Order: sequence, then structure tokens, then C-alpha cells
Amino acid sequence: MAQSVSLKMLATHLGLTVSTVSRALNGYTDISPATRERVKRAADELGYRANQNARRLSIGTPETICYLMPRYASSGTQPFVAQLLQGLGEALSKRNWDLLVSHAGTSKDELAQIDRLVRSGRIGGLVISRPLKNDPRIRLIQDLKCPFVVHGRTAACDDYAWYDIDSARAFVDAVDHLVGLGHSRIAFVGAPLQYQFAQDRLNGYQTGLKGNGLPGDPDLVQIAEFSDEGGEVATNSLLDLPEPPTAIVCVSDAMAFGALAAVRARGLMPGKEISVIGYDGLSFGAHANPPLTTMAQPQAHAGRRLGDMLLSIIDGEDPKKHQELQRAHLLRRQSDGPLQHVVDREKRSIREEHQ
Amino acid sequence: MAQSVSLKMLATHLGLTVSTVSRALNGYTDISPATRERVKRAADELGYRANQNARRLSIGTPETICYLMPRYASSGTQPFVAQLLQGLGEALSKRNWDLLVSHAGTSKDELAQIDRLVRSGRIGGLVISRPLKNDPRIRLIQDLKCPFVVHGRTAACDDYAWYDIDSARAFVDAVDHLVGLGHSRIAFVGAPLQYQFAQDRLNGYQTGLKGNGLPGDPDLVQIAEFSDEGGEVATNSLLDLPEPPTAIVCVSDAMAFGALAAVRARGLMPGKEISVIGYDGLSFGAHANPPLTTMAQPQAHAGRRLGDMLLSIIDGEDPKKHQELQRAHLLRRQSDGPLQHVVDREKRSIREEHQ
DNA sequence: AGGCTAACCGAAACCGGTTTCGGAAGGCAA
DNA sequence: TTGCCTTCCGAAACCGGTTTCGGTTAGCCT
Repeated sequence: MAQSVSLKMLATHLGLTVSTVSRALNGYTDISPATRERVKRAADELGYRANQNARRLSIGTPETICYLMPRYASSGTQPFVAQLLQGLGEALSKRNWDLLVSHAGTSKDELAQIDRLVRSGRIGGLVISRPLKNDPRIRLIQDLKCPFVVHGRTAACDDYAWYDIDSARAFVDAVDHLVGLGHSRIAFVGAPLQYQFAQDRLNGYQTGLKGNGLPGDPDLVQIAEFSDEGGEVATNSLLDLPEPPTAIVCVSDAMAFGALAAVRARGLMPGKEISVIGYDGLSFGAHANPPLTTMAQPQAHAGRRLGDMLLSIIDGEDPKKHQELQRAHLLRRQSDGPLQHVVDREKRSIREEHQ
Repeated sequence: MAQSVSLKMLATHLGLTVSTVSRALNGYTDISPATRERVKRAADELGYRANQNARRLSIGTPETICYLMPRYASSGTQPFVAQLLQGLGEALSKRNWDLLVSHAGTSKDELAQIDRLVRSGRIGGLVISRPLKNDPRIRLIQDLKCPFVVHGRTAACDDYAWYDIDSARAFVDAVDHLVGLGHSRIAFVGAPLQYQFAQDRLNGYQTGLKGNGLPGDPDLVQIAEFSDEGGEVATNSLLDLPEPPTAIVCVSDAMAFGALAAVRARGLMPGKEISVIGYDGLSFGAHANPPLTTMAQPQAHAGRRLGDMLLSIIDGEDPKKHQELQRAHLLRRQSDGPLQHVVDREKRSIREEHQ
């Protein structure tokens, strides 16, 4: 790789010293306008670009932030990552900062990796996604005094910056919506509660029930692996109940897809006999069977905001001032519908018997 | 952010000079084993990590590669990105290299950005995805003499390294499969041919036809925007034909989802009246209506291989030696099926009339 | 004892920028 | 002409590492 032209080469080419050229390019006022112009033109012509390693070493900031890729047992795609990175990149590019991504194998690895990452001076800030309830990474990063923002929240989230969707409220809304459709036996398909988002959404489900004067039946909340398969097994447990639910809210779209499959496998039609609502708003849900009703949210916006927040904090602002709660909105497709009354059900079984 | 302990601090702490400490940590042989141990232990205790900006400036390599995020008109999610990044990260972490991601707005921006990126010495290599037929980025990167690998290929791909799926062959396989099911009127739903992958797949479709002695009807290839909506409009054009196809191969899973929707909208059942085959192998396709038959491929493997290849090239190996063609395999779900003969079709319309 | 070698470590240059400090040149007033 | 103040630029320190080179000490041989 041909080493590009250095400051020294540019200086000798111009018959000036490096210090003069450097100041000319960086807009110092003690350089005559004539010289400044001459230097800038020469830099353009020779295609000079300051070596960033040298520059950053000198100015003392890495001008780089790092996104820690989430890792799950199920290696399923994380559809939101690409959009989040896109948004982060947009925010950073305004100031010419770089975006590093890092992923780790085990949880222990991850802590060691974070330690190495910030101690080695490579990065000026971190963003992490989907924290656990009591995420050891956050303590570590705080101890390291490295600026960071969290995409999501932990149980105790008072003393750091975060951007989150109010998923508790979203699940209240989802339950309200279903109650409005006449449902009263509403189930919850969830992910392991070590993830704070899983706990939040369960809480929302429960307060939604309470708000509508509905009893909380423990049989109606099923926790399973965070994947479409998990959604399927959880839903099967629900359908095996003596008195199965008439509506199901799922902690994610992926799990909802599994729920749809389980419902269909019993010869029932989601949106008719049973309502299913997801959470994420994946565009792909429009192609599910039937198209999935879901609580949607803007992922690219999340990336941009997280980037802006992190830069502000690095500039010295108080992290506590940067805590943003966004709302999800109901994206109604076809997997939800009014409660079928018992008469309807009986009609259906009679019809089926006659076939 | 508390500046971590520097080499100098470590040295004074030990009563040695920085050069000694540095060599002790880097495994030079002219340091006594006793000193080496003493230094390493102190480094551990104090949590010393070499400043990477300084280190890389000194050793002259950025130890970082960059992935250029693909951008499309349709801002639809790129489900493969997360997995690809995962694989790239795995390959790089073996040597403690960093992974930068960069995205650009317009095409012109992207060229300028690449130029800045490599000239500024931030990166030691590049990987780009889904090149155009005649991709200006490749010429630029070659001119800059920056090591790179391409995920995909251009029209002329002899003189650089790439990793690609043999999508031409995959489409031959898909056509063969459909012919084996009795189909002869097979259509192609494609993306704009400026993308080389779109051209490759069209070629594969056509040679597949030829190999089975089938005529190539220009009406049966429909090019549309690279998205699910595009797939829908293309398929609608096909179904409006006086003699519509009985099978459709699609350039991507996303477009195939649109095709499924268009077919269902006419009251036809994909997999029965019309076969639809996608390309990508998205895990999500299992939840489409009906589950999408597709040509699948391993994305995480692609990332690992691309990373390994790039590192080899940076080490000085000949890029031409690193050209890898992988095969896709048919992942059969339920959107394909045997040709329904005319009698069947007539039966169906008679049945419909009687309802 | 003198000399030679090997083992071990310190001094200093270097990577390529940024930034402080001071000095030379020129303009103006006294 | 001297003195002072700007204006403009060069010299050099510095960021935090790596690496070359050379020097000191100890050990061994003759």
C-alpha cells in the first residue's frame, strides 16, 4: 500500500515547515491568507490526508466510538443491527468520527474485551444494546470512566444515558387494544427475564391486565428461548391449557412468528380464532401468515439519537440529562381481530363436524 | 475518561526504562527471564494496555480493516449484514485487528470517503459487498493500492480477490428443479442489471432454460426495484400476461415475498397453482405464506472467509489466489410444487363457479 | 591478568502529526 | 533613527509507543 503523502513531504514541496503547513490547514489565524490558500491548494493537488493515527495520538482523542454487537444463544439474525449501525454512522459522520464494531464470544470474554478496548485508548465512547437486568458490562464501563450510552435500560438506570422504547407502555397499549376487541383471556409469550426488556414487557402486560380489571393467571405467561422456535413452544403450552387464551402478546416479532405457526398448526386462524400481536415492527412481518400486527418503532432514529447523545456526553454533558423514552405505536395488520363469541365457536365446531 | 497507565508510568514504577519494558512485553530475547516476568506481572497488576494509536503509528500498520455498508434505494433491512460482520469480526479477532464500518450517502460521497479512508492511514484493508457490474469503487481502491476483497464479483473479476456464491449455478439448479416438477413456463423476477449479482442470476436462469431445451420468452423476465414491493409489481406484470408462467424464480427472498403476495392476491396458492422460489435463505422465509422455498447460503461463513482472505492479502499473498466460489443449495419449504395440469386447472375453475 | 564474548539494559531516534513559544521582518509613531 | 507592535513563520517539545544501537557488567578462556 503506497504510503500517502505526509505532512513533511507537503512542507518541503512548498518550501515551508511542517508547523506552518499544519496550522495553515487547521485554520490558525497567524498564517497569512495567501499562504493558507497556497497550502490548501497544494494539499488538494497532492491528495494529502492527515494520518489519523498520528493526529489522534497528538490531539489525545481517538475520535472513534464502538458498538458492541449483541450476541444471543440463538444465532438468529438481528434485523435491527444494520439499521442501528446506519443511524450511528450518520450521527458520527457529522464530526468525522469512526465507528468500530466489536463482538465477543462468552460473557467473560466480553468484559475482558471491553477493558482492553477502552484502556488501549482506541475509543472515546461505547454503545451497548439490550442490557441484562443487572448488566456487569455497565458497572465495568462506569468504573473505567468511559462515556457510554445504552440502547435499552437496566433495572437501575438513573445514573447513565440511555435511549429506550417504552415497551412497558407498548404492552399496556397492546393489552388495551385486545380488550377493546373483546378479549379477556390474554396470554404473554416472553423471553428469559434476565434481559431487562423481557421484564419490562412482562410488567407492561401485567399492568395492562390490571388496568382493565382482569385477573393475572400465571398459566397465561410462558417464558421460552428468545427465538421463533421459543415462541412456538411457548404458544403450544398455552394452547394445551384447559382454557386456552383468545389472544397472545409476544415479546418480539420473531417469537410472534413462532406463535403464528403454533396457532396455525392447530387448524386455528390467527386474527380470527386467536389474536397474536408482536413487538418490533419488522418490515418482514407484512409477509407473515397472516401479516403480523405488531408494536412498531423506528430503528434508524434510535441509531442517530444514540450517536448524538454519546457525542454530547463525550463533550462533557451530564449523562443523566440524556435519557430518552420513545413510544412504540400499534401497526395493525391482520393477526388480531375481535373476540369470537362462544356461539361462533360452537357454530364452527358444528360446521367442522359436518364436513 | 481517566487516562490509563502509560508505558512510562509502568517503567518508572519498575525502575526501568521504557525501552526495556517495551521489549520485555513484546517478547524480545535480550531481556532476562526474571525481568520479563517482573514486568509482565506489574503490567497485569496496573492494568497496562498499550495505546493503540501510538503503537500503530509506530509499527506503521493500522491493524484495522473497514467494511463498507451497502446502501440501496429501498432502505429495507439488509439481514445479511449482521451475520457478515459477525464473521468478519471472528476472523479479525484472531489477530486483534479492529473492524470499522463505514457507510456513505451518495455514490460520489462514497468514492470520496474511500479515498479519505485509505489515504488517512486508518485502515489496512477494505471489504465491499454487492458490487455493480462495473464498480467505480474497485478501480479507485486498486489505484490507491489498498488491499481489498469483494463480497460478490464484478463483470471483470480476474485481478482481485473475491468470495461469491455461484448464483448463476444456483439459478440453473432452481430451473432444473422446477423443470423436474413439470414446469416449462418459468419466469424470472429480477433486480436492476447494474448490480452484477442481478445479471449473474439472470444468466443462470437463461442457461437453465436452455439446458432444458426451453425457449426464452422475453415477457417472462421482469426487472423491478430491488425490494418486496418490486417483486410484487414484477409478478403482477407476469400474471397479467395472456399466458402467465406456472413458476417464478426470484432474485432474492425479499422480492419473492412480494411475489407470494401478488400470487395470493389473485386467489392462487403459491406452491400449488404457481411455484415461487427465492434466493438468500433467510431464516425468516420459514414464516412466509407459504414457507418460502429458496436457494440458501451460509452468511457467517462468508464473513469469516472474507476476513481470512483479506488478512492473507495484507500479509503479501497474491489476491488472485484468493477467489472463492461457494455453492448455494436448495432449501425446500412449501412455495414450490408439481405443475398442475390443465385438467386440474379446469376442475378448479369449475369448482369455483359452483360456489 | 588481559581480552573476548555473551547477556542485559539504557539512550535516543523515529512514526506523523499538533501546539507552544519565540524570533525575524515590516510598519508606524516618536 | 530608534523603539515598539504586528504579522507571519520556524524551532522544538510533545503525544506514547517501537526499535536500533551502543555501552556496561559478568563470565570464561588462555
